[in-house]
Amino acid sequence: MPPRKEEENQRIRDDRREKILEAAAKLFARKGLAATKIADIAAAADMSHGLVYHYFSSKEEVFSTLVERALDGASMVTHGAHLQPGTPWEQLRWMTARMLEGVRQQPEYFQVVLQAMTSDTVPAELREKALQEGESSRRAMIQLIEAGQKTGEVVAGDPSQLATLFYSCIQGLALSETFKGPLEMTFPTIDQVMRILEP
Amino acid sequence: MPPRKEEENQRIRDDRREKILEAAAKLFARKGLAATKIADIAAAADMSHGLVYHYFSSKEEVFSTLVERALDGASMVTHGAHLQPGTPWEQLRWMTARMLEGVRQQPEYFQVVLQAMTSDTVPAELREKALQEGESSRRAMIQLIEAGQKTGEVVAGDPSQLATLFYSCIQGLALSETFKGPLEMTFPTIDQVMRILEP
DNA sequence: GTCTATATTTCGATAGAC
DNA sequence: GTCTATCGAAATATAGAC
Repeated sequence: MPPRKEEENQRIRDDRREKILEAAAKLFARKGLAATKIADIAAAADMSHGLVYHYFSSKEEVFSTLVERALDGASMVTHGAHLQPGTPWEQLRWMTARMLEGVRQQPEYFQVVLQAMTSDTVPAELREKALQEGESSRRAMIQLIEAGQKTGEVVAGDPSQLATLFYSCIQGLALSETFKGPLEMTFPTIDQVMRILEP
Repeated sequence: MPPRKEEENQRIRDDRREKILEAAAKLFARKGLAATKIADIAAAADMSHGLVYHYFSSKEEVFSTLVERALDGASMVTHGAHLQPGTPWEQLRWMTARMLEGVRQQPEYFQVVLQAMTSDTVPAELREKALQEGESSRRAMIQLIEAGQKTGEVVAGDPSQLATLFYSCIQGLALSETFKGPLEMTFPTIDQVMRILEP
């Protein structure tokens, strides 16, 4: 039987890891991978930079961990939409609702995934995974748009263009949320966003 | 009378500066200020890194020059909208058209301005200028929306929310254009974008 | 005007004390 | 588990030759 102390230590370790990840997410989203120094993360997480290396072997590993998490979340939304009951429009609305929730609760994750797609210091394998999730999500969206057009619930027009517009909105909103400090904005409603697709 | 050679040299200098700025804009937009090395810029501009320093005193100066340019362009659109003839809707449409042109022709500029608002290695004065242009543009947009709602040309709803949604779209589209390499997308039409504001 | 070689700084990463 | 001190690589910026 392990000594009583061990689980207490485990809890501390988990806490520390979370604190690092939380601080890093905000910084990565705002400043990018390269501009974020380990010292910044350590300061934001209120610990020495040496301790960060005790929990993660490198800055890239912190970043990768965040990307993996974000991709898992994104994947659930992408694949969940088709499984939802209801008409194509209702499925689209469900998907949009989940995305807007994500944008408001963890806007940093959107930025982090975006950076994962482009940064060259990120492992090629992970970048590939991010790009695939992006394509996958885009395809799902296009399918739903096409289905919705057949039922007359979605506005006519090239589904690819509509998908681009829609995703640009979502990504742009995540961006606005990430940087909402100085410019005071008010977040749009789901209905306002859905009007892009309304007939 | 100055020797004939001088104007030729001047032309070379201008060319070189332009080449550096053009290369830097693409790189800054894609990778960010910190992740873009002087060596990268030099390579993209097809010259030695020493020569870059001959034309600009630092990497930040290259960046600042681009931001100034972008802000000048943005300012013209912002202030030009109210001067356009026609109804509020027509003014909004003119503004949107200019922005979408900008997004397609120089998507990098949008990214560069965005980075200028947040990067801490950029002179505080310039960052302030970027933030002010952002606010200014936002106010102009809100005013046009309000005017349009009075004439019934614009959908009802909180103008601040609509402005956020609209700008998020524009910024998101600029982002899509900047990174349009791997994910093949098709650019939406102005009418599709304007539907956000249609009654 | 342009290049190569070098000095200087910064930052990621490690080692060792507590 | 946590910190401080330190190493070494990488990148900015400069100097001097062509």
